[in-house]
Amino acid sequence: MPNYTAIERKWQGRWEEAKLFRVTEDPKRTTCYILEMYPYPSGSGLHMGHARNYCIGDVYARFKRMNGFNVLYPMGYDSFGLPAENAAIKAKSHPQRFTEEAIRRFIRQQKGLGLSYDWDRMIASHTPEYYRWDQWIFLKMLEKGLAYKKRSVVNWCPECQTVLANEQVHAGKCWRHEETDVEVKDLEQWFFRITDYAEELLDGIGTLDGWSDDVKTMQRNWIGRSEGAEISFPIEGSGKRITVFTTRPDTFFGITFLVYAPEHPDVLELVRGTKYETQTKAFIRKVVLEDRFLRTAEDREKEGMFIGRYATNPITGERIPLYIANFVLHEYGTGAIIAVPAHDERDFQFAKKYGIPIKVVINPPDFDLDEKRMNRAYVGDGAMVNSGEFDGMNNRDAIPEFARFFEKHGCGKATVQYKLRDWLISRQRFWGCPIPIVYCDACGIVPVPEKDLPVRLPDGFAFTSGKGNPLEQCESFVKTACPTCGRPARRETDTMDTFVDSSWYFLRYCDPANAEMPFDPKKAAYWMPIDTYIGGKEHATMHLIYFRFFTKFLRDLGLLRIDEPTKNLFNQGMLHKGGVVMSKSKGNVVSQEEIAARFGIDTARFFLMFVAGPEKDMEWDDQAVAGSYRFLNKVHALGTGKKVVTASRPAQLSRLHAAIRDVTADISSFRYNIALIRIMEIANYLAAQEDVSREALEGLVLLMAPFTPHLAEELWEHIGNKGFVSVAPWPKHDETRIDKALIASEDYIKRVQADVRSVLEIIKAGSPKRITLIVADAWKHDLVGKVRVKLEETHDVSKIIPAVMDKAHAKEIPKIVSALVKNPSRIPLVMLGAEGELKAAKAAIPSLTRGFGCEAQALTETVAAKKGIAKAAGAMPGKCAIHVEK
RNA sequence: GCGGGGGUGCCGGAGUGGUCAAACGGGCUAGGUUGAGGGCCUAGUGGCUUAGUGCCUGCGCGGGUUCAAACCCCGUCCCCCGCACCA
Repeated sequence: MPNYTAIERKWQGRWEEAKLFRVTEDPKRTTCYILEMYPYPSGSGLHMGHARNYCIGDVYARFKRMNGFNVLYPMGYDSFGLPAENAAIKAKSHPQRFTEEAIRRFIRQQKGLGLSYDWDRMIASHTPEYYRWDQWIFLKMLEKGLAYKKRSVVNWCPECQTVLANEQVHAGKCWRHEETDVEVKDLEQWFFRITDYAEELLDGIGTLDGWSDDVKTMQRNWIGRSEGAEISFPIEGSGKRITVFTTRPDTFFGITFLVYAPEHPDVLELVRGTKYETQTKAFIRKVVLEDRFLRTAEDREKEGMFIGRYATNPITGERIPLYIANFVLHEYGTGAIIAVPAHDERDFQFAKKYGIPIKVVINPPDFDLDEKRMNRAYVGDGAMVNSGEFDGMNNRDAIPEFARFFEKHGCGKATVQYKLRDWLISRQRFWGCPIPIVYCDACGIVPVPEKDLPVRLPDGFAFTSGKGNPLEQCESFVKTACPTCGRPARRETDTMDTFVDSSWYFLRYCDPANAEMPFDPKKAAYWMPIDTYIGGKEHATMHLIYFRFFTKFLRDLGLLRIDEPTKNLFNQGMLHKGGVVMSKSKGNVVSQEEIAARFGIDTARFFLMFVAGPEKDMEWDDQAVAGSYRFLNKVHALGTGKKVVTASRPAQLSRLHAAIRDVTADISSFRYNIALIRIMEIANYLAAQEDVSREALEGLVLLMAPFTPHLAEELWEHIGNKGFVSVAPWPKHDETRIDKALIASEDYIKRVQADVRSVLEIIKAGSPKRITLIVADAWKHDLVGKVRVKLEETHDVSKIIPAVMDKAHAKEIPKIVSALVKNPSRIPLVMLGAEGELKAAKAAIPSLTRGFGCEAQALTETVAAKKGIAKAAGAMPGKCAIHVEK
């Protein structure tokens, strides 16, 4: 077996030495920016699941590079984050140590995979050279009013010991800790005003043609735009008003109560000093603090209470009782709702439970509702009733009318609401980008001046305890001077969410060493947008929203000219083993080292790209890998052992060009598995030939180069080519060189050979003494008859077997077979085809008859070309007779 | 409940109106090669049938459109992923 380890080392070394994959801006060339989501460098290193993800991008990058594009294909590390910090706490060390060790290991492994990154552009977000620009962007956000600090109820993960953004809370659990319930704290925290971009983020989704529908749908739902109306009601005995948001202003006359979210600040004020105060406080505590996420489950029992106050309907003057309830959310809309039990299921359940009246204002088309007999809300459409001037209207038509109606009466207007909330970026952790803020007793909140950036994390600092944010314990960091007045002041000890780092890293790759700016706008204009972004779907409502937001912000800052970071998002599938996702925590990882040692890394690459389409989940199969290994061995033997001829081999080249055509299309559309099947077909075909034309062999090597680059380089060199196949031009297929008839005729020969086998099997059963076979490859069916006549003139033939696969002739076979069995003495088969093919078929005869205890003899004669048969067949005439004696 | 994806041979997976359902790989069976082999080569691998290139069946289930359906339409069951009282 070839020494794949040596081959890999040799070529990885040469690529590195030649800086083969380094790119620079070249205005004359078309760019192609291919990017995989940069990884968190975990201490456990890479396994086959990672390998698959990177290979998907690498194949594409190599393909595009060979196609002449100026390919930007970089790698970097999302190197701030909790695991390194936790490891440091445990070891009383510094997270930088763990992080940089992990990065070194990642790089070594990624190089070992043969990934064609431009390593000169590598970045790591924990370096001051990188995170100073996080801080710079933060200051710009602050300047534009998009970064702000506010006190609010926030999500707290007790495991991470820090707050989380809404996007990082999944079904009440921390995104990193499936088991950990997120708690609630009331804290003062930094936010980014992503909601300012809600409308644009939503509209922009329509332009993301190359994103999958489900990711787009998830983003739409996450942003959650709804149109409706805001209505406000004066509260009796108080100067205050209660303002609500509703998407169903048409149900206005059906309102029988109003509900506040329990944590709404007005609630306490309204009950202060009343007999409801104690009970209200207890209810709030229960709902808000104990029940924060449970309460939002759909099947949660609706609970609430009357708070002793009434509002007045500004139109009808009716008294409307005010409630608080667990199903009303403070964060959405105005934190208060109108309740129309007749036409909303939640309101209905609540009204039934607490004995609140129900008032119908919309009737279904076919009957009238009776409030006393309703057992659920009617949420459908219909004609308005009990609604004053709106009576008789269709409720849908009435919705826009109501907005005008409220405006006329000065109690409301049409508005739009979003579910998207501002992005909480503060984290109470050490290993993140420091927020560049100083607190001064005299000057208040003071931004660190740009010239003082970066605010560096302390280096020599050793963790002493696992309690709280370690940064708070570091006096040398905390104590500083106020940038404005120079008096002693304290630094902000919160660091930024690591999703801030990853929101713009793709821009830094365009200009990774820039010390003046986060990136040169000219360079970004050259490379951006990302042509193909590869990563998991799990970031649909996290990173994939944030990086769009940053792109738009940096555009508004004048640094970018694009509206979206990428129009093409490719979501790769997961690698499974034993039916579950391959991961260290599941204990089912297959290590890169193990596979590389057993089969070589090209085998791993090949297998990972071959088994399933890259977008699909696939199962790792230890046994099946061996199949890929066998194939690569075969190709290696083909490339190094087979006789190579310069002569044209039309059949080989026909197949090669067909393969080039298909493989090119398949790679372009990420159908790698199909591309590899085509490659296997052509390779297997060539391997079965006596010799192989140089052109065909080179073509095969070129087609394989993106998938198995080391093997391809080795063979490329062996054939006698200079330079690297990795940067050789991708082969262009030439349709005129694909001789379909020739390919078809070869395929027919194979089938004829199979037929001969079948016939011989039967002969064996019938024990003939002596037979003669003439093979008829009648791929021009109409020739069979002519040939038969022709042959009967000159030969002693008793039967022609038209050994073709088409149905019409196949029907004759049983008859012929019976004739053969009954009278096996002289059964002729005739074969027509190109001369070379006939030779091949003839050469195959001994092997075909082997094992039958027969002596085989092949006789060849030429059928009269002068009769025009050959011309009609588009092939050289010939016949092949087999004389078999037992 | 809503949204998205999917149900094809022993397995991983192709094929999305017809000329060929199961490409390609794995597994299994038989034969060959070999001193030997977890190597290589060849053939077979839905059912029926003495045999066949024949017949039947067949792409979750039930209907439908069509000369023609794994593929299009309707209904239904199951699996996976996301979102889930957002007024």
